[in-house]
Amino acid sequence: MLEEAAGELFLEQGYSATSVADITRRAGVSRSTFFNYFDQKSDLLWAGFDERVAALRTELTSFPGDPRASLFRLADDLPAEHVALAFTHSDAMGLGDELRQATARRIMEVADTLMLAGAHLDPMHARVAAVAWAGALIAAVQEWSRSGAARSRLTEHLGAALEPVATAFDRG
Amino acid sequence: MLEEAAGELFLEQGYSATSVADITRRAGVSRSTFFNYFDQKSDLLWAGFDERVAALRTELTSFPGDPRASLFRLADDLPAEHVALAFTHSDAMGLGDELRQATARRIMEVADTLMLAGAHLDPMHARVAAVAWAGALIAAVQEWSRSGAARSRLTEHLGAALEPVATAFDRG
DNA sequence: AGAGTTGTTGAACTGCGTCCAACAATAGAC
DNA sequence: GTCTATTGTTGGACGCAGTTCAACAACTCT
Repeated sequence: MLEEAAGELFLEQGYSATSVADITRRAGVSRSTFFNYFDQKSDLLWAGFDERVAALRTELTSFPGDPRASLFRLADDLPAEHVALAFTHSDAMGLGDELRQATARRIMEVADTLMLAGAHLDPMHARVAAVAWAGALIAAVQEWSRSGAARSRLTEHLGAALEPVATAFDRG
Repeated sequence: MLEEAAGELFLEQGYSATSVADITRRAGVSRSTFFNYFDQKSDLLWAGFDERVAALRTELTSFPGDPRASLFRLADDLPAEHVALAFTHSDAMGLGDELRQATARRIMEVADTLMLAGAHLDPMHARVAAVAWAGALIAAVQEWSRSGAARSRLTEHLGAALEPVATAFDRG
């Protein structure tokens, strides 16, 4: 509900010109309620994605196996509709810094999550590998959005994106 | 002046408990003045670093040569005193999200800068490589801070950090 | 002395995010 | 069918980040 209202308004007015109050007003709900569901306004842009990352985190916590497989599973599950509202419409809703900021957050979030699978590595190497892979995932999502999410599979983009850093988690 | 006052206050009270007004009050200057020098409060944590990245950007813009050499030059020039106030005291001044956010910003900033040197690559590959290398730089700075910046050289940490992703900019 | 430049200042303002007490509304216990 | 616990919604107030702007030094060049 909130996501829909926000999506409309972002396209009509742009991201930063749309206040939280605007969104809740259109959604017919109070401003307080908004913060019961989202920590930050920018979380709206990545709502579906964040859910999947949370799932990845629990998966890797209980079973820190092959991070590559986990990452591809995430990519396979990711519903196209919800993802990267930000990227698909980044021109229409003039979000400059905000999008980069939100994107950066997600890279760090995914990287932190992936580090659960790098316990056998030197911490610094694990961190580098995790950031590299997280960056690859985000780049793949970006490419996926740009090329029309319906017409291609995220996992293929992910495969291509991981290629230059494929071995990052292997060595140590 | 502002940096000094901020550094003191951050250690005394913590980052988020210190308002911009606190800082300017101690520095004996008005709140308005603060925003003449820093765009955001969190920029205080990375003041010296940001200068070097700006220099890297102009360097790569006019002469987009070997990104590896440029990155090492940045690492070599980075003054220990100013860098990563955030990391050195991250325990003392309980900054959770703020630090991660500011760190994420820097990775993106460095990555965007490094992409200037990846024009010959496929854009997605260039992006992945740039994020990987930027992540390596930040991880090296973090390690450098943790191990006592005076006792080790950043370039060595950087060399180690780049190892798992060394070839990222080569292939295409 | 006059005029342009640069930096500082106060003041007012918007909007994010937090906190909290009050208020439904739902469901289960007896 | 009431009592009660839980969950979600709401309004209101608040602190603070960041923006904008007009006023005001202070210094320089002519």
